[in-house]
Amino acid sequence: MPELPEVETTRRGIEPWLLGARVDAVAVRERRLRWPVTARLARDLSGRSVESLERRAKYLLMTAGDGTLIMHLGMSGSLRVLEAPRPPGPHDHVDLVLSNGRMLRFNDPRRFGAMLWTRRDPMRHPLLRHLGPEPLGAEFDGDHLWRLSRGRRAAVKTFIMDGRVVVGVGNIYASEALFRSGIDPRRAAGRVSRRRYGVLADSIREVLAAAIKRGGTTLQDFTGGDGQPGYFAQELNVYGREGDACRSCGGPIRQTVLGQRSTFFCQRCQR
DNA sequence: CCCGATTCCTGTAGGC
DNA sequence: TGCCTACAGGAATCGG
Repeated sequence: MPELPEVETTRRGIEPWLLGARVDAVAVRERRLRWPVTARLARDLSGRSVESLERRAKYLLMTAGDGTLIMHLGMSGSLRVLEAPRPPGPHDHVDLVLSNGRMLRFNDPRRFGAMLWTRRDPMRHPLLRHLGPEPLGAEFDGDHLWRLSRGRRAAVKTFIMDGRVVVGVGNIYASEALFRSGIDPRRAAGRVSRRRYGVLADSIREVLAAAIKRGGTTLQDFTGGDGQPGYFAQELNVYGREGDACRSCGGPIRQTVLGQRSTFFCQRCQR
């Protein structure tokens, strides 16, 4: 599924084909995404040229003319640039026909994704305005986590997955970062020390940066082949490894549920 | 404000 | 082998 690294990989992969291109036509075959695709989307976009493609959290922001298309891949969405128009397959919900002969195609089997047009400053959009800092940006560090967590009784894993705290930490990377930093995911966020939040912030950055490198693999078959295989599975230390031996101490990896999400950890290495 | 539960959806893993 | 159910997950939103 698209985590922050894959969204960033998508952005880098499609940006060169979009910048400067004019949107000549829009085909919407399925409007029922996370929020309905408006009937006016084609009119809003057509005739406008793409000026930028940026990422904020897991949102992609395509600015064209007087507005911005806010896109989210949800859990199963993908964006591809096709070299030439091709008949749509299952779950190919939206196409943007570009003036350079290419086509941007949005595919999303589970339809948790989104495509919203806004003429306002996208950063002020209700979906974006309360988002926390980018984990790879300068404002994110251990002190930020520590300050926000004082008095909070929710589990530290739930806390770092809250987009108002820090964006882009999905279920997989939350478990992985907590393992790397030796923190029990069930521990109350307010009971993690300032020092340990420093380690955790570093771990979050490291695990996401490593995953962006792996995203480069996906980049290669971007315009051509199929989607993302499980190429990061082999680097995972705890996620999906319940009952397997901890790579550090040999003890069993345990699974529990926090915030309705499966959570993996090593009882011996994480306190 | 804070926090846990619910909701959207469909491909697929697992059980029988 | 095949069917059926449970589960997976991002994140908004609801309810307490």
